[in-house]
Amino acid sequence: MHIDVNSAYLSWESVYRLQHGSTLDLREIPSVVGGDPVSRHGIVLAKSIPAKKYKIKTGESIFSALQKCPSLVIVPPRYDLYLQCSNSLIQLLEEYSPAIQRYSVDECFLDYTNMECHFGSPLSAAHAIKERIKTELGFTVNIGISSNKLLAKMASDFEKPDKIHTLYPHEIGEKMWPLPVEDLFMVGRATAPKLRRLGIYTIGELAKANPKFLYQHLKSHGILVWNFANGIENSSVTKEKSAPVKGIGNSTTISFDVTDRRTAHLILLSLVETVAMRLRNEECCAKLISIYIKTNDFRHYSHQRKIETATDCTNHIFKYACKLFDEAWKGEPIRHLGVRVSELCSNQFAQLSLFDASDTQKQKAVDKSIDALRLRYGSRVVFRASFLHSRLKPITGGVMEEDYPIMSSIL
DNA sequence: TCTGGGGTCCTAGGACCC
DNA sequence: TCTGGGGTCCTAGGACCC
Repeated sequence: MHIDVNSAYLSWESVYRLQHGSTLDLREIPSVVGGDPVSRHGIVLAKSIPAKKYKIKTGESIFSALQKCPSLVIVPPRYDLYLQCSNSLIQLLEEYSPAIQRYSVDECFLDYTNMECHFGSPLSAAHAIKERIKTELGFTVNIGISSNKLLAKMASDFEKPDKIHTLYPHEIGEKMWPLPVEDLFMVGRATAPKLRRLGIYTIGELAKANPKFLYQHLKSHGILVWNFANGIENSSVTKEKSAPVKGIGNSTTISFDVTDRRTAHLILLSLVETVAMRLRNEECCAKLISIYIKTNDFRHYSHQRKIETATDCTNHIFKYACKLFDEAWKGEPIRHLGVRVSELCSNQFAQLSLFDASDTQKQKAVDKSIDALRLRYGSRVVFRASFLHSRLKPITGGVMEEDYPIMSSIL
């Protein structure tokens, strides 16, 4: 089964408001969850079904959404709330199977294999699950049922909201093949036009195409989407622990254009604070550091380097990030900056360098103390003096629990 | 006051090795 | 008298997902 929360961010915000005395259900009016255009975060993250009727699309600017519907209600995102709602959902689903895979904050897979003896047929179990989520948690989901994850996911994307669909292999021809090719998982805005240029408009036409022909034009991705169009996919429902994290990144659009190195470095520091904290929380060190620059005309480039000794120290990662930035930046006004670490390894053992007059032990001790303080008293309890009077946030990213009251009762 | 942020995977091309 | 072929590793960039 693939379980997909309908308009997740918007539903969750709406449920929260109803539980806290609001009489207005955001799901019943044209509304969106969106960022603040003043700080240049103005895009639609989720929309209500009435908003969808105005042809408002996820990812479009708030500016253009307001042109389509001037009375649109816009609410800010609250990621800590979404995480709590997501956790409540997982907790409920775990009553029905030990094998749950969280695909994202609002989607997961549930392996129902060998569970019929406990909860009946997949269809009746799905109905029970869907109704319990609605009555106990207050939001609706779509559930897709099939014999593999790809087909279950395709099925949950059929008619919404609050619906259950099956897409077993014998139903592919009837339910999936008539759909436009861009509805297929992994056919995005670059692949769809390529396929159409090849005369392939529906998933069925893709399924019947010659895979060698697809390989010639789309390389391995052509084979992947041909398999998907034929319902061929055999990955297992894996618990989160068996899928270790490959990299950790943090990036931000700055509310003004950055034109000087010093400010850019400060923003990199505020990003690295979060990246390094999360890296240590995963008990990992990183061997590859990269930075990403988006200029005010929306062009972007990146620069990365593999480092000699894997590290998890805030100051070390910051130092590399600044060096990479200085090497890469061509001087254009900067809209957005990002830092990412990857090629992770365990932090339990470290290769020491003969030549590095290393302060690593001291850095680790400082990081450990600061992490403990922030965990206990909140992330803004200690911050760098270089941010004083800078009007920049000393820490960027992460879910700041203390900004919001803990969600009550039902969830 | 137009256009976010978190990921994973793949490919091309160059450096370098034998 | 003229430049092969096999491999690995690294970096940049782009595709896809939510």
